[in-house]
Amino acid sequence: MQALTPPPVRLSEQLGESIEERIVTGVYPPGTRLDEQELAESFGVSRTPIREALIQLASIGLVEIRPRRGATVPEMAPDRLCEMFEVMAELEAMCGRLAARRILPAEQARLLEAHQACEAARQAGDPDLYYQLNEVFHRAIYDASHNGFLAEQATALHRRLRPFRRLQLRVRNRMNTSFSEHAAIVEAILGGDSEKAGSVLRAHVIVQGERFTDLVATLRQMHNPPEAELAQAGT
Amino acid sequence: MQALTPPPVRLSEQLGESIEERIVTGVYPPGTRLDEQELAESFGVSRTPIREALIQLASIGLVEIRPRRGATVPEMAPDRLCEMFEVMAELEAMCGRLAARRILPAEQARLLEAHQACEAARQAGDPDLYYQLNEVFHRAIYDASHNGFLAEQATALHRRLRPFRRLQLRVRNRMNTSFSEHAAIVEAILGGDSEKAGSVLRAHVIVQGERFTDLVATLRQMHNPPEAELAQAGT
DNA sequence: TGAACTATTCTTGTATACACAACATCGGTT
DNA sequence: AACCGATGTTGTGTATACAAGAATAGTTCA
Repeated sequence: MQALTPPPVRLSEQLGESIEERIVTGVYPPGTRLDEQELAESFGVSRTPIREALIQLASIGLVEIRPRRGATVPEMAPDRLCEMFEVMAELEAMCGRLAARRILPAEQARLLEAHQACEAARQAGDPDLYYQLNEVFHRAIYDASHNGFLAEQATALHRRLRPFRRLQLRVRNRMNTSFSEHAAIVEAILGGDSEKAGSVLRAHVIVQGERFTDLVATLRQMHNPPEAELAQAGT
Repeated sequence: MQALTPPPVRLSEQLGESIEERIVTGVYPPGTRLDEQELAESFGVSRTPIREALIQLASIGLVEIRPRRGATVPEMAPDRLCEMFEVMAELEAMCGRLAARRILPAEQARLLEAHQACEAARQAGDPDLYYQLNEVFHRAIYDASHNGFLAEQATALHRRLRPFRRLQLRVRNRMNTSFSEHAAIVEAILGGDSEKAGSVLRAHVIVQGERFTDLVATLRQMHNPPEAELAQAGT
C-alpha cells in the first residue's frame, strides 16, 4: 500500500543505491576515482544529483571525499575490516541478548520460519539463496530486539559488510556450519537465555571476520611480492 | 603541520556543522521545518551547499528529508532516545572491555590525565567545564580500544546524544556521582579487568538514559493536558 | 453554509553556467 | 642532467535558472 505511487523518491537516492551496488559488487573496486562527470553521463543525468548521492555515500563511509580532490572508493584495509566485524559481532550479540528477553510470539514464529527457510536452502545446496535467507534470519533477530535504533545500526553495518560476507559461503562447508550455528542461536533466543544468545551470535559473526581475514591474508601472500605496502592507485 | 592551510574544506561541511549546532542547541527545536531558501539567506550562500549539508545531516539521522516536502528536525520521541542510550551504553561497554585488554602505557597516562582534569572541574563546581572534560575522558577510552571504527561509531553517537546528556549535569550531585563512576572505570581499565570495565561503563551510560527519561516524563506530565499526542508544529 | 474542485503560489528537485583550485606538462635555470 | 617555476587543462565547488510537485486559497456548486 505504498509501492503503488511510482517514484516518490529523490533521484539522488536511486543513484546512491546504484552507485553503492556498483561498489559492493566490485564494478568500482577500492581505490577507484569516481569522476562526477563520468558518472553523470553514465547515468544520463547532471552532476547535481550525482554529487548529492556521493555525499550521502560518503557520510556512511562507502566513499571518501577529499576536498577539491573528488571522491574515491576507500581502500578498506584488512585491519579496518576486522574492526568492522568486531563491532558487527557486538551489535549482533546485543540484538540477540535483547531478543531473548523481549521476543514476542509472532516474532518467534517469524524467526523459526526464517530458520527453516535457511534449512531448505542448505539442503538444496544453493549458496545464493542461503545468503539471501540468512539476511532475513538476522533481520528477524534485529527486529525482535525491540530497539529500532539498534536494528537500524545493525542493518546499516550488515549492508556495508555484505560484499565481504558473501565470499564466505562458497568456502567448503561454510553453509552447513553456519546453519548449525543458527540452530544454536534460535534455541538460545526461544529459550530466553540472554547471555547464551549473545555469545553464540557474537561467535557466529566473529568467525566470519576471522575467515575473511585468513582469506585476505592468503590472497595477499599470493599477489604481493615480498614487500609492497604503498598502494596508491593500483601501481 | 596541517592547520596552517586555512580552509581546505567544503562549504557544505561547515554549513552542516553550523546547522547541526543550531539543532543540538535548540535553535531549531524538533519539528522545525528547515526551509532551504531561508537557510541559504541566513548563511549568505546559495541553496546548493545548503542542500548538500542537509543531505549529509539526513544520512546521520539529524534531520529528516521527505521527498518533495523538504527537511525537518526529527521529533526524537523519548522511546527512541532510550533506544539510543541503550546502544550507546553497549558501545561504551565494548570500548571499555577492549581498552582494558589493549591500552598502552601512553594511553594509560592520557586517561589518568583526563580523569584528574575532571576532578579539578568537579572541585571547582563547574558543570560546563566538567562536561567538556568528560568528553575528553570518554574519547580517551574510545581510542584505547584500538578499534578505529568502533571509536568513530561511538564518537558519532556521543555527539548525537550530546544535547540530552548536557541537561544531566545540572541535576543535583550528578557531577559527583559521575566522577566516582569515572574512578571505578579507570580502576577497571588500568587493572586490566575487561568485564568489570565493560559493566561499569554500561551502567555509567545507562543511568544517564534513565535519568533523562525520568526528566522527560516529568516535563511531559507538567506540560501536557491528559491526552495530547498530536504534536505537529508547536500548536 | 459546507465541501469539493481548480487555479495560484511556493518549495523542492534537476540542469546549466561559471569560478577557482589542484594536477600535469613544458620550458628555463643552476 | 636535474630541479624549480610558469602555464594550461581538468575537475571540483558554488551560483543561477528552470521544471515539476505539493500546499494553499479562492471559487463554485450542492
